[in-house]
Amino acid sequence: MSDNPGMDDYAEAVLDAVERIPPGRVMAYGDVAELVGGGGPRQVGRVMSLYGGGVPWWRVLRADGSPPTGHEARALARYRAEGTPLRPDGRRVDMRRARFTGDFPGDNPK
DNA sequence: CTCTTGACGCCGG
DNA sequence: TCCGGCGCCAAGA
Repeated sequence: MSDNPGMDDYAEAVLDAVERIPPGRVMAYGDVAELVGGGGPRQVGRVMSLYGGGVPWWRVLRADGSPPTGHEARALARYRAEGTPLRPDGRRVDMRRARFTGDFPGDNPK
């Protein structure tokens, strides 16, 4: 179904995790890497660049809140549309509030 | 097998 | 806050 030719288990795990990120929330590449328990931030980034087209890719970004390189404008448009908390500058996501650990939908951004 | 590249992360300066 | 450098890990040339 949602798997394309050439996609391995690792890629599927990453895409699955990304699909679970609720609207208005985000996860850093490193967060996804730890959640799937393999590779690292760069590997997650590779998967997103290759197969991210079928998932809410804008909800995965850098640890400092910066949108994916080369997709800043597209991502910001999404954040504004789904009410993702942005920093005063409006160029980065407020990770303190928007970061989703994947623990449970009952998130609690202290 | 070696070198370069990449939708990254973190620590200085 | 912005920039540069180093570390990390897998894929491609």
